[in-house]
Amino acid sequence: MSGTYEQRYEMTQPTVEREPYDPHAVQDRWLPVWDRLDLYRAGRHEGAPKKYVLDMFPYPSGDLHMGHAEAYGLCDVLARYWMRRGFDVMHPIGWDSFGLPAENAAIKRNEHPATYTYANIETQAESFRRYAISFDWTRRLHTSDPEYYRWTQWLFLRFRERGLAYRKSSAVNWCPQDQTVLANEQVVQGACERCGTVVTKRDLTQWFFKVTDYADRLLDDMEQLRDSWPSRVLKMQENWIGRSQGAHVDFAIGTDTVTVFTTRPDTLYGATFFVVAADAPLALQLCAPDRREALEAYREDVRKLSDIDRQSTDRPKTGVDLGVSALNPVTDEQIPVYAADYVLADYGTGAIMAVPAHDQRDLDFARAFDLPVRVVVDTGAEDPSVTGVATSGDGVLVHSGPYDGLRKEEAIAQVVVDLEARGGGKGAINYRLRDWLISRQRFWGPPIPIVHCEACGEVAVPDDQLPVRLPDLRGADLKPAGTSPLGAATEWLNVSCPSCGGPATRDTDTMDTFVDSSWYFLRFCSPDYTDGPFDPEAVRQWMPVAQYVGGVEHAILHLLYSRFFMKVLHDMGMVDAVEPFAALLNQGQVINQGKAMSKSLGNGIDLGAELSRFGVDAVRLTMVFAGPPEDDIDWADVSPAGSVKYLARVARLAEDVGELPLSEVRDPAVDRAVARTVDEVTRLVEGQRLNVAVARFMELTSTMRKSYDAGAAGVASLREGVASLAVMLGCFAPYTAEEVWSRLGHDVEAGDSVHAATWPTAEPALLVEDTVTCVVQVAGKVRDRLEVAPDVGEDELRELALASAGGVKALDGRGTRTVIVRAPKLVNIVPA
RNA sequence: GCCGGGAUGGUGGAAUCGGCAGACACGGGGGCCUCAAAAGCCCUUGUCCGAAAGGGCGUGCGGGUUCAAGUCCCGCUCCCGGCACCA
Repeated sequence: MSGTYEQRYEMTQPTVEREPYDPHAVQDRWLPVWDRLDLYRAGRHEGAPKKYVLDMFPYPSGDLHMGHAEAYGLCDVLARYWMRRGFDVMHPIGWDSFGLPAENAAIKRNEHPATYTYANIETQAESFRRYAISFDWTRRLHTSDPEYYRWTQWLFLRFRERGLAYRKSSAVNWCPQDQTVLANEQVVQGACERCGTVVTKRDLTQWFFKVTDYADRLLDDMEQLRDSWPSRVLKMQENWIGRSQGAHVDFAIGTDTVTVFTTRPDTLYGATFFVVAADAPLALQLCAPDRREALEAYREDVRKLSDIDRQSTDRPKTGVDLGVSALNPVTDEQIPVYAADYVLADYGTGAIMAVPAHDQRDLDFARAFDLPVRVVVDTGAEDPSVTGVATSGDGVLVHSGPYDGLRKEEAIAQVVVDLEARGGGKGAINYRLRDWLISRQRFWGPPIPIVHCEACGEVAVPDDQLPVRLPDLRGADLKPAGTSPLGAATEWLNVSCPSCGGPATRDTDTMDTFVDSSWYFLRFCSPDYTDGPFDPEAVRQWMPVAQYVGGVEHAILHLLYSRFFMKVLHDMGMVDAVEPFAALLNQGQVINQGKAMSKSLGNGIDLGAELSRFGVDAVRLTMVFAGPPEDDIDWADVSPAGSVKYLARVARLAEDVGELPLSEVRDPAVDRAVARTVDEVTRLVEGQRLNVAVARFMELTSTMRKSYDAGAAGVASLREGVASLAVMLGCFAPYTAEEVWSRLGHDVEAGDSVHAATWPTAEPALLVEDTVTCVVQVAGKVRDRLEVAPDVGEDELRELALASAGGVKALDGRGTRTVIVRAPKLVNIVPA
């Protein structure tokens, strides 16, 4: 540090009593001014390139919490950054206001879901405003508004016309707590995603969206997202869709032909028995009359098992011999047929050929039922019938007739060719993905716009009668009862058939919340459009979303469904893009003391309380500074008080610098520090390495403070430097930055806000250093440092290093074997 | 079981091109200011040896490649996440 002690002492003695930094006063000062200035409306910058920045919209359950503060704070930095860079940014907000969580919470409080939901929305909206998120409030939407769900229903009808929405009877997931069916994606480890209750199966007629038609495209289009989505999410979707390549093989059982799916057609010679899913109708159909009783009893046992028990892999294999045999189309061998619960009714064809030598589950069953084990692929491993371990690796075919001697992959290809030539099977692809079950037996969702007529069957509600509004049902019992509460609204329920005019009833189910959220990002482009769900021209301008931010919990729910919707809309000619979200950021969670916050643990942190203690900016800065955006933040490990301290330092510096008499004098050291920070922070924000960007702000602040304390020689440099800092910091800590901006003399009230300023640029000349520190290593250890010109020559640098005091000392008279020179940063001398 | 991701000081993290390990903070220690405290400011803080100068060691563990490895390769251990009888 320069400057004598006396000088510094003079400078740091306040001559007048100074107001300490009060974050709340700063908030109160600027919030109303910003409201008036209307700073964040999309479309403000005629002709500027557009960028659509979006957070996953919130559920209106209670007020905002720490998780919201993290996610929206992060996304706000990015949105504000792009605004400062001159983009026309759309950063809208709305509410995912239909759905089970809000409905359950409302019922618990004995309130109507609408009352509860809209009250929460107002609370959250006000909290967002105070939290200073740069939303364009003019585009606000709620999925529970009739103006919105009219188009959700309209889309349902278009999907149905294309055969993508259909009704079928099947065994579906049922949550006994919420008294409704659930989609496959909403069952997490056998339990309801919402309430954690163990899910059971029910045979019901339900509405589905045909996602499986899009399985291939959902997989293949991921290539476009490879570099801009977290690889973890892509992997999860890939596994969820679960494409497997194999073959369908037809086995004759009596007069029936039963097809199986297998990924290992090469092992057909090793199939020693056949298994059908015990709970599939097929089992009953195939069963010999004298085995019927045994099968019925077994099916009863299976039904009693919960999904969780059934899924445990180490459970002993059970099953029933059906007393019939199946004909292997390749070997013409008759093999016994069993029904067992380890074969799933709803995967593949619900039946398998069992190859115990090469499939562990089949081997376990064979050993339990004393069935033959025949090795047909020699992998070099020991006999599975001896070891109890099935072999699935590569090898050479044996005991396989004409296929003997082929390698596994060759055999798979050859068997498929032969099956197709001879009949009896064909190459096939199978998916783990099931169709999306969208109907719910609950009140708080968009009614399914279908009328059931005795004469005409299912009839679509005509477009001009949309929306099918929810009946009010105020005062009625909305408690989950297993069938939709809508069935009790007699006046609403009974209608005349749109087709024949005869007596008919409305469909009483409502749609899953995830249907609402599968297209809201499109509605934001033209929220008031009345001729369709969205204005295709507006969508063309804004979509796809340039940056999407949200939690990883939606990896295979919302994110998969939205991708599906986008592709369907593309096929309908309504949108150009096929992917809705060009880039995705999964922010981490805010936890406390190593654990997720929960009521039962009593470790919850109240956002409102933190904001009252530390202020908005300090909480926002703490979240961002804590670590990489995608990492969890343990609130016990971070220091909002430290953030307050930093912000106060910035505010004090601004006040000091703002009071300096105007001057043109510059301080090259400050100029270079500012330029370096601007340059680096720009790249850091682009790379979403926001925590490091904050560290650079802190360094720059210290540099400028020291320059000021040392006599504030370069007033112009300091004023400009603090201004540049304010613009950049404004993306992170909007209130403090505005305060700083104003202390520098900007008339914010007149529209000269830091949030309307342009991102600073770094003069390239200032980024070139006069000298560079060159490290001199001897045998890889640092022994000296040299200040050299950035363009120093290799030979010159080698000589300098060899002559350096540290180098000579460490070399200790030894000769050199080689000298590696990486000008201008490093020389490594290797002793002989 | 399968598929991802990770392990760096007392703590959160930085070092994203194979080139100074520990930026920036939090916490700790010491000091200045004060009647005192708070606030603020300054110094210090990986570890071991040493009074110091200086030196040794150090990025989960074991090997390897390289003049040079937190970073690349091989083999482990542990932690976190996802899927899970998916044929």
